[in-house]
Parts: sequence; structure tokens; C-alpha cells
Amino acid sequence: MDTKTNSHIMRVPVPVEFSFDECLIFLNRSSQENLHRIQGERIRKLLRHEEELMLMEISSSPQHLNIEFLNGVPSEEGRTAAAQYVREWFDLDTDLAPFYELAAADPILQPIARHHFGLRILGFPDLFEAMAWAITGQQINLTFAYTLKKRFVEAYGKSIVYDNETYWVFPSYREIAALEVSDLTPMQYSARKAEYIIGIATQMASGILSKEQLLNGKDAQAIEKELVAIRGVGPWSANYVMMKCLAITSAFPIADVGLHNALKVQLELEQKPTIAEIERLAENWKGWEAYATFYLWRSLYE
DNA sequence: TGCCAGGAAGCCG
DNA sequence: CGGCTTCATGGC
Repeated sequence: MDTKTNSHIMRVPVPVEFSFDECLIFLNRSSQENLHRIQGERIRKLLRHEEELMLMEISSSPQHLNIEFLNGVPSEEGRTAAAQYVREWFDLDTDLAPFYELAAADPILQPIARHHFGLRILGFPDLFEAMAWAITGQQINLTFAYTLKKRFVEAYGKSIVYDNETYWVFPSYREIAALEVSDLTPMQYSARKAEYIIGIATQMASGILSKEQLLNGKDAQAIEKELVAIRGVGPWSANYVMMKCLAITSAFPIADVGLHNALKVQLELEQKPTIAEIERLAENWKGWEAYATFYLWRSLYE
């Protein structure tokens, strides 16, 4: 992977089509986010690998992201995991050239892709985090979703204090599998969502559900079918997870309200478009529906 | 206050 | 499969 290392700093190469600033704007979209902290042009994020907690400070330099470890020197395995995490978080391994080629010929995507050139899907490398966040966000407004996540993380995640600031990592499925529904309902999760999240954690703890198993030799359609078979995961959540965790660029959460609102704005419609209308618009986006969706989400944060 | 929110399950035909 | 109803809880 051509990642240079020394004791404290790693350098991760970035593709040509990469804008750290655009990614920062997306990462900065909620003041309630407690899984990373942005200060100027630097991101601090706590990462867990096995029992190791690593506080990363990520900054940008030409052609690279730099990862500095603030709380001591990680193990060799920890450093490798951190570099892998950053590559997945910023989706650095996807070649965006075909997407930009396609977007240049699409009336909706053309201005957005040009305006936000170098933005990449900011993902959730951790499958449990991706699935739990998808379920948390179902059918509630994002502000409330962030409130729920914050309570969940601060109740069951791990943390360290550095420079008088607390940094959190998302809870592990191992801990959540042991919970009862009544552990989550006091923080305003609905009983049903609590069941879904604990159920997924239990499946992951038992080993029958994992990122590796999902990706192992299956096409996107098979993966979606497998995800939808999980209680609490419908088409929206399945495609959201495929897009944000499995790096499947053809994933398409077509029922997403944010996507609908973005299209309403871009097309200057009186009402949100119907699913049938979106399907017609998306004929231009084949293979890149996930990036089209993500850029449309980004267009809402002007 | 009523409608809405980055949906999904359950039921019925 | 496709449509309809119910669930659940705060934001604005």
C-alpha cells in the first residue's frame, strides 16, 4: 500500500480526485457529532483496534493524508489498521474518474460534481456502526438521530481524555449484544429500534454476520438481499450500508428523504419527486448511484 | 399544533 | 409482488 511509517506519523497516499477541504465540510455537518473533532484543517478521531485505543490526528499535505498518533506509539498491527481505516473512511481506493465523466454529461450532477470536486463518500468502515447508525436514523429527523447516537456512544462506547477533551469510539457489537431493550429505551430509542440494534449486535457476536462474509464473492444484488433479510434492515438501510460501509458505488438508497429534498431543490420542483421520476433521472447514473446520492446530500449543506 | 423526519414490519389481496 | 396500516418519538 506504499504507506511510509515512522514512530508517530504515517502518510497515506491520496488519489488525484481528492479534496480534503470538501471532506472536512461534510464531516463538520453536525455540531452534535462526537466521534471526531475538527480543529481548523485537522481531524482528531479515536480508533479502536483489538484492545488498543489510538487517537489519530489527520491532516493533509500534497498527495497524502498524514496520520499522527497523539497518545503514544501504536503497535505495528494498530498502525496498519489505522491506515486501512483512513483509506476506507475517505474511500481512497475508489477511482472516481468514471463518475466525473458520467457526471459531466448529466444536467443534475454536472454543477454539483464540479463544485465539490474531490469529495469522496465519507464512510463507516465499521459494519456495526454503519448498521446501528442506519437504524437509528430511520424515519426520524437527523438532529434527533445525532442526539440518540451521542447518548448511545457515551453510554456504551470507550473514551480517552486528551488535552482536556474527551474522544469516543463507537460501541462494539460485543458489548451491545449483551444488552436488553430496556437498556436503550431510556435514552429514547424506540423499543423496536433497540431490538433491531441488539439483534444485529448478537448476529455479529455469533459470527454469522460480518463485513468479510457480506463481501465474500457476492454481487451487489446478493448482498442487498442478505442485508434485507436482517430484521430492521429494509431497502433503504441495506443500500445505505452498502454505500457507506461496503464501498459499493452502485448502491442506491432511492427512498431517502434527503435525496428527494436535494433533487427537489436542484430541479426547482414544487414537490419532492416520485420514486418513478427518480428512477428515470438515475438512468444516467448507472454504477455510480451511491456517489450521485452522496453528492446530492452534499448539495444540501451549502 | 400538526406535519414531518436520511423507514420497516406486518397484513392482506 | 404491490399496496395499505401501524409503529415510535422528537424537531420545528
